Amino acid sequence: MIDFEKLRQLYKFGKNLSRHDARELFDSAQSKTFQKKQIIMSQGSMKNEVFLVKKGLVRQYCITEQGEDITFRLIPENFVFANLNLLLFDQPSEYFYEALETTNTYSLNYHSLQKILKRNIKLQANRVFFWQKMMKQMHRRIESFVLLTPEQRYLKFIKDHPELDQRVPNKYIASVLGITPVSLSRIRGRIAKPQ
Amino acid sequence: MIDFEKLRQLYKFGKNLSRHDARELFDSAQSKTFQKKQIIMSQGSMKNEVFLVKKGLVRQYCITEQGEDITFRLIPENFVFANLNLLLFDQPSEYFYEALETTNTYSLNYHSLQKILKRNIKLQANRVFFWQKMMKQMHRRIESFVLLTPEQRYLKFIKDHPELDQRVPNKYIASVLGITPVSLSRIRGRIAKPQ
DNA sequence: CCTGCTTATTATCTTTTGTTAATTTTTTCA
DNA sequence: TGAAAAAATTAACAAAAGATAATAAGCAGG
Repeated sequence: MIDFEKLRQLYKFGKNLSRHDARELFDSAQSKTFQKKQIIMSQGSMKNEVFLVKKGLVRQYCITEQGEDITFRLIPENFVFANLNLLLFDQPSEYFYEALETTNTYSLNYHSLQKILKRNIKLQANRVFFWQKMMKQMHRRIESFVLLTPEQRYLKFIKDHPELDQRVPNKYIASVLGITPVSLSRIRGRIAKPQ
Repeated sequence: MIDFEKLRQLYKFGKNLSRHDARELFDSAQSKTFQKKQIIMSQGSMKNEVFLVKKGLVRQYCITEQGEDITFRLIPENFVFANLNLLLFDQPSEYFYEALETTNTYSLNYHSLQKILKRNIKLQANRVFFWQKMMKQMHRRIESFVLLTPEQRYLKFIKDHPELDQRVPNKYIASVLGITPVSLSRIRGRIAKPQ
């Protein structure tokens, strides 16, 4: 079922959480599978679930006022996503979450999660670790926009996520990098033959 | 001395913290003043202080491998800064923090802060609120890079920080927006006379 | 108030990106 | 498998950005 070892490594369960405690957490989780192209959460949704992608790939996107489809983030295996706007500020989701592949998730109701956290003090450290990890990710991403050119950002992307480059339509990657699909195509061309 | 009301508003002290509790927190704070151009923290620093800018302006920057000076963030009055890399991951600062003006701060040792937080349960909520606020800021900034053009980012900047546009050298603002000073100068020209 | 230093603007040129559209390639699914 | 749809590439042009350098403006210290 759940690959505890992998999760412990990723979320430092090994440090702070016994196998038993981890089981308590995951026993209350629901397994949900979404078909390709299925919308998991919509813009405006008040769904207070926290999802862990066990297999597959999720795309977080929004539709701008001009009607453009902008991909904000790609969420691969072992990454977590949730309607942060709801969890943090009790407001509806600003984004759509769509399965790009048949996607298997484990999800927890946030309130249930809170209750478990209160009962199990050891989990508190994991909670902090989770937010810290998320902030680090966000910080690195801002850094890439401030410090790097679009081409360097793409090189960093394929370095950080070599598997995603193949699995994700280019137009979504372009959007994540803040450029157009046409521009990404040219960058790919330049990299292929540096001449 | 400290404008409690403003701080309560900004950090939701009114919600979670009595005037008395706030006083406990701030009584343990040290007041420090830095002269213009003075470095408050250096790259590599292990200083575990949390600073609140009471008056003045701080510039967070780094020197890249190519020797470029890149401004990552500007920290005006009533904003907080700290070596997050140390607080979160126990690692030295990646950034310099420099006073752009004569800057008056209140600072707390993070460990002292932790102790106070443990003793005063009401403050815990504020702590969470602080991280949430920081994440929201980071998210909005990523969004601006993904969704907006450099010109739109600058327009958003002067809308969000009208006072900073006058106080901060343009080259630093350009850096924060991820563009060159020359490019920012042209954008300013375009905006001035839309013809 | 003047001098020197820093910053901002402007100019020139090259490179890159955006935009739109045509063409090729890939994917989908009947 | 084969037709239709979607995505990627390429092309052509306009707009914007980077780089470098020259000039102008602003500021700091004596």
